[in-house]
Amino acid sequence: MATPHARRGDTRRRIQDVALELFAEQGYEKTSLREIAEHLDVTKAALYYHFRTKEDILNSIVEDLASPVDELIAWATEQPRTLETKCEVLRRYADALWSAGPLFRFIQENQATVRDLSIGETFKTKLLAVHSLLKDPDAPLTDQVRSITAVFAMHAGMFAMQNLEGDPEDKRAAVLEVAQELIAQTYRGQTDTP
Amino acid sequence: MATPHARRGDTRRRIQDVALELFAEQGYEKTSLREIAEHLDVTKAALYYHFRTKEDILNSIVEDLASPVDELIAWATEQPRTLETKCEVLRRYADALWSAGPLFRFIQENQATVRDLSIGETFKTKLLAVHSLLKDPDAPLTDQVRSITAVFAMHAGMFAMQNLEGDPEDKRAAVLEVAQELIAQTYRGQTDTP
Amino acid sequence: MATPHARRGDTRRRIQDVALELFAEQGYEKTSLREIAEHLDVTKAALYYHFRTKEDILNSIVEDLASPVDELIAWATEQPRTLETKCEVLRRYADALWSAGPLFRFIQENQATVRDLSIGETFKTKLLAVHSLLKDPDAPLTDQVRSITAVFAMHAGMFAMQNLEGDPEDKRAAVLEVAQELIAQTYRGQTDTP
Amino acid sequence: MATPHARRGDTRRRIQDVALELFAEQGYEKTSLREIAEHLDVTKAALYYHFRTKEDILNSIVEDLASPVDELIAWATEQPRTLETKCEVLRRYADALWSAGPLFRFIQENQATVRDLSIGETFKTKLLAVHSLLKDPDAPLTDQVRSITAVFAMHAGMFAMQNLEGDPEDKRAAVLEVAQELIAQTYRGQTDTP
DNA sequence: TATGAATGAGAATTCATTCAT
DNA sequence: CATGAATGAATTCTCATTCAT
Repeated sequence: MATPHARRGDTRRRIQDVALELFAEQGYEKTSLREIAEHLDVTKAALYYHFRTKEDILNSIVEDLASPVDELIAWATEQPRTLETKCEVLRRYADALWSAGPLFRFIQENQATVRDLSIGETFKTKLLAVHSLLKDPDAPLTDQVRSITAVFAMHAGMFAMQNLEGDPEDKRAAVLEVAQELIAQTYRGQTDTP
Repeated sequence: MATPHARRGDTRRRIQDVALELFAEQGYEKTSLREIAEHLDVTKAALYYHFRTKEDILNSIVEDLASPVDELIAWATEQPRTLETKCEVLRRYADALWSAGPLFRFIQENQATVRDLSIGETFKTKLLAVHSLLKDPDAPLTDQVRSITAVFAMHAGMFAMQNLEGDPEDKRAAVLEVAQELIAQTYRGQTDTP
Repeated sequence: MATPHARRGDTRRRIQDVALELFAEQGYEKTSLREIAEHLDVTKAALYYHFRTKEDILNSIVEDLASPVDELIAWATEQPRTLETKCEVLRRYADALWSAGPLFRFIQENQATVRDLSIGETFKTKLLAVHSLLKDPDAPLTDQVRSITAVFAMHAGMFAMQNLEGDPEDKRAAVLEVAQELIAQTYRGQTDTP
Repeated sequence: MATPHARRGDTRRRIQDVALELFAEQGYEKTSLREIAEHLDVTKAALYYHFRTKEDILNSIVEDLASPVDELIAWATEQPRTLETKCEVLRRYADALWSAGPLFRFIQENQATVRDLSIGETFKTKLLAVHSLLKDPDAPLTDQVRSITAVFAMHAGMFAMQNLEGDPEDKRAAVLEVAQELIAQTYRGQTDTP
């Protein structure tokens, strides 16, 4: 198992790994297949043995990494739409985001590109789904904004907080706290204004 | 054929306008100089008469449009760092963002690209400056996150809210309100926990 | 149509051959990659499969053709610095020059260009090395000039003599004779003026 | 006369000066009209007011600087073809070469380019003319080579000797001496071997 | 499971040149 | 005596993709 050069059949995964790393680091357009191939010490043609197109590499990465979000959505759909559920949604969303960090960072930083790739639609849908788990369709506009902001706070949290000093785990907790607070705010009004 | 080339002297501006439009719409890399030229019915070489490089076109746009942010920073630096000042900073920042909407949308959606363009550094600096107008250096981590989130809420507000129905002006006001609320939260603790 | 692309593996060499031919005939700058490609009936991109840049094509040619000069230098370094050795150096240098005729003609006629190509430094070094095999560091100025002239006579001999009628082999012999004579002159003074 | 900005009508000459300087320094093709214009702080179009084409600039320089060679040829044609005359031809040729140093250096280093410029023919003709002042049409091949070498020694002397230490005037004298010696050699045989 | 060799389309950029003003 | 604005043709180079082996 721990053979010297265990790369045996794992080439597909290695391509995905290197590709994601480079996509996240340099952007999708600026990462060429030549570059990916060189990092792996194979030829470009080898990439085409495993994937049909450049976009396909990206798609396959998404397929492998984005399932936690789907599971989250599936789970939440069956829960009562309470504040507590929403807080749990955020907690789990944070997990999903952090566990596939590079992928989401990539999407965050390559929106213009992603938009007309097939994953663009995919993600827009998921994002809207997560958002509708948090929002109340006929809540006032300000509350809608609060729930969107809660989601975006978490996305932004992934890269914008890097400039902030402090333990990563603490920062992550803080981001989650602020996001949950925003959702909580949404409920305050309900009791106040009967 | 009406007027052979009656556009006198405004070509430079027209290039900037078209370029920004296309950059915002399709992304920087996917917008070729050929495309820009065709939209203006001039040759690529004409672009090079007015600008030294593709990047230069973008730089010139930033120079022309980003001054409101600089003015805001200059103004705020001379104000007392009170809650009221901060709310006013956010209000003015909203103005700056909205008045150069396409530019900021472009930056938001092309982060990976912008990062290694000369405007990358420019903007990172400005963003940090705005942030430090809002934050208290030795505030608890959660408050730091709140102030960052306030800024990002406004950025996100520019494009993410498009999916939300409602009058644009109302949405803008709502975004500002939520952002200011986040900053206000920052002050609540201070009086509560002496 | 006879053989679709029966040329197997020799494309690299064919590129070098055609390139050198055209470089020598028209100059480096005036020879475009399009032209080289067309002569070979391949696309420009094919050239880039085999070489990284235009300059690289030239470099590779030099690497393949200039070794005789290196060998000459290596050999001469281990010989006693006598008149006879020097005459042999010239003889061998003539061989090297003639065997890679087009390359040296190219360098001779494109000095301004070659100067800021990577081969510029390479050749300057080799030329100085050959020269220092012939000269005596503390010989009088006139002798230094004689030895330089001997070298240049041979270079010039390659293209300037084309206007002269006569059998090429005879001309070559004559050039070598004159060059050796110049070196011999260098020794005459030594015995005369003690 | 010594007015602050005496450039009044001397623009033409200034263009020639700058152009020659850049041509000699960087080569003809690598020197663009933009560059020349920038060095003079005028627009490219201004160059076209004074000259019809890029090549024309070069032609005009040659016309202005090459006359000494013509005079030399005219003078020599009327002298007896003796050794002394030939030595004097070389002396005067040295003068001509040195007085228009940059031009000849340019030609020397841009032969491939010059060849298909109109000055190519011009110079080839002049060079052959000078050569035929020195050679005896039915001299043995070796003597023909000697006389060509004498001429080339002087050309080479202009740039190749720069690596040699020593006073420029001394070097020039040495080059001339070697060249004259080569011509003298031509005569030795005649008297020696009757 | 790969590679070697190639392609076609397109990118950014540079250049000499033109011409109305 | 010169400029501002533009053009057309070319150049080097890069990329995703293909396919026989």
